[in-house]
Amino acid sequence: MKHKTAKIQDVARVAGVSTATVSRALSNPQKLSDATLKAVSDAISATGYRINKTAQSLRRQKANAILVCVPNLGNPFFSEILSGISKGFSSTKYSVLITDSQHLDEKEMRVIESFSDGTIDGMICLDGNFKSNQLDKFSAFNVDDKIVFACEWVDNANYPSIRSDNEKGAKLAFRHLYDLGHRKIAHVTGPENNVLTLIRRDSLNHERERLGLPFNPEWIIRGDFSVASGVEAGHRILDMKDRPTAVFCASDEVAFGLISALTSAGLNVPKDISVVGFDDISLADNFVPALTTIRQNRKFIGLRAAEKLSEILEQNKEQKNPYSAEIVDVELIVRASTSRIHVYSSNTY
Amino acid sequence: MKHKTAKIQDVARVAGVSTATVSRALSNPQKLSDATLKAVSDAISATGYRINKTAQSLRRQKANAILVCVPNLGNPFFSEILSGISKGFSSTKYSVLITDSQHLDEKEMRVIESFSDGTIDGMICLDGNFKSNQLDKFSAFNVDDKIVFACEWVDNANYPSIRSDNEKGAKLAFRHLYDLGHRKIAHVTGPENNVLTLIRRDSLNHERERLGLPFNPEWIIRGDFSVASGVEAGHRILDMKDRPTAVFCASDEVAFGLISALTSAGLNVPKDISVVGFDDISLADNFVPALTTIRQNRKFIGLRAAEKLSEILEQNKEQKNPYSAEIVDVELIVRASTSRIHVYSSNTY
DNA sequence: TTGAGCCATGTAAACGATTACATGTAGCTT
DNA sequence: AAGCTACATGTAATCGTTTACATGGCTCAA
Repeated sequence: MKHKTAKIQDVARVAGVSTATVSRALSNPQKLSDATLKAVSDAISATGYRINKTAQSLRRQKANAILVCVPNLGNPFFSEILSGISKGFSSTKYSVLITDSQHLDEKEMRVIESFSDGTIDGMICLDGNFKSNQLDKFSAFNVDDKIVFACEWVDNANYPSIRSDNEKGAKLAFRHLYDLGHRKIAHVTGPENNVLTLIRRDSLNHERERLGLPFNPEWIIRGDFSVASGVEAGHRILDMKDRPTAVFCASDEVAFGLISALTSAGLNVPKDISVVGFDDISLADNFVPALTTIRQNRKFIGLRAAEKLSEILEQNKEQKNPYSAEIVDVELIVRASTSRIHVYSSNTY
Repeated sequence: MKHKTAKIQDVARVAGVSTATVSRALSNPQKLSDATLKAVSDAISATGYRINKTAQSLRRQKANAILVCVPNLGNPFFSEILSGISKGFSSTKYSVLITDSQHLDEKEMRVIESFSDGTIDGMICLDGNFKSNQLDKFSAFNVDDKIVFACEWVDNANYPSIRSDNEKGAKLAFRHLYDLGHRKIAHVTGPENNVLTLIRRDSLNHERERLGLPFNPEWIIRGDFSVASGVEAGHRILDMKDRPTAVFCASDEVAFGLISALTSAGLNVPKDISVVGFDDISLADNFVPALTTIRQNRKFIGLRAAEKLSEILEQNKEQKNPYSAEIVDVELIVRASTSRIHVYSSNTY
């Protein structure tokens, strides 16, 4: 019952043509006569032929595969981006590989390795944490023009990227709290070396200055996007003499942790403290209280990153693709974790 | 500055040996003299040689890649399994491909395609939703012995699988509620055609019968593991004349949705209704109230699935690997969403 | 009628590794 | 010294495609 799988030779023999013709039937059907086309097509059915992509890749010098570099696969934040990427490539001939760049030393060399051993043609990088000497290696090995960043990116490096309008996001969050009467607004940041941390914090600070609000350095709390860091931040806030009346968190998970810590300590969100998140992950809507947050369209970002990389890979190698950052709009989703400041705790300016 | 990348020929020339020797230096160093080994190694450094995996794959007839079939990449439940799988393969020479099997028609043929075009050597399937005629195709194309199921599986099909002790999980959840004095215990299931749904529901029903507790068909509520279905279940429960005092949910997300709906309606969890989840996803610990749940070690399951598949792929093709289901232990994590039944609502038997 | 042009198809050389088999050398036995 | 073994290395076929170039037939214009 088990035959060796048919090769192009077998199809050629059965169809009574040469292997070149079979190959052309598959990739350039318009070059062949209808009769031959039919003969080949019949022979393919008869033999159960499937093309061997490895041989094809070798001959064509193209892997037809791309790599997605995820900082931490275990973090659900990335799964929706991944889903978008996967969808973006589903109608193409590209396979999607994944790698977890967390705790991976010399991750840039791993990536370069994959490029130079012919495993991948391009990469979508969800990890913005690359140093300039690592990026230099990308250029040195000539893979820098086959990389697209998504969500995160690297400052001062000319890579195409698709990302949310983080500046606007932070501003929306801040303005929302301001409009509710809050003046003492804290911020739980992401990890220190992260571009998202920077841009959101800077945007927030800028807005605060513009509106002439009071500033207490204590109110900028270092986090790392995780639930645990939200809990930690909650404890810090509970200990403060000069407590903020609202907190803008760099991620929904941080907000969850924060709310959890505040609630356990007997405070009520939003009555005592308003909380805004960032991301709008699926649970935000059903957390208790439902979380006011900034929605990032992660699936769309993934999809666009896939399309962008496809474009780059299909285009003529000669024409360097210009650096471009595509900014995806964000949206303020008002739910139950924010409310107008209460009179007893208000000290407006 | 840009040289063509060196091939084995170039290394051979520089080292003054044949290509066969270079190849052996890479894969069977013990067969060569120290002097030659050194010469080759120097030549490799000098030329900047990197092996071409595509050529290697073609010649060896082995892709060195595996596919992970995920029912829904957007669902954070899977990201931690994926992380485990990725970790399990990180020290091997296998690449990890992913595909989203949701809304994919003829998914079994897509998979078979990847096997027969030489893209992959094996598959880890997180999707238990395969019909027997689809599995028959796996056998017909001789790929059935290169597939491992993880978390989910297919009943009556002899595939190796790594999965949680779902039976025990359901029993633990039920016994926990029983021990707290609950007698009217509802269950929000997963989707109807799912093995996890079946085994957890059956285990629960079995336990209920064994303890001679009352049964109301209304208390078995169809869900689909999603937050939304939890919300929906919450509304159903609120409408019931004969309300349960505790609910066991088939997933943490369902539990979140359920709690959200109950809380919005003015009920208190656990005071009015106790809720148990399943999975122990990272947020369970910081939900409000913190969720009592059954912990599945998803990362470990992913890791073991990777190891299992590796074993199978390395072993001699002749020795059919025996069907085996590896059951991973689960654990009851008691938190704040369950409590002893209150006297005013108790009607013990 | 001839030759230019075009089209459909065939021939055979790549793509870059691996490996069965051949070869040569050295050491050892008798 | 012949013969045997063992080992290190080279030769060349092979994995399954693609594609530049060659070929042969047909059409059409002059």
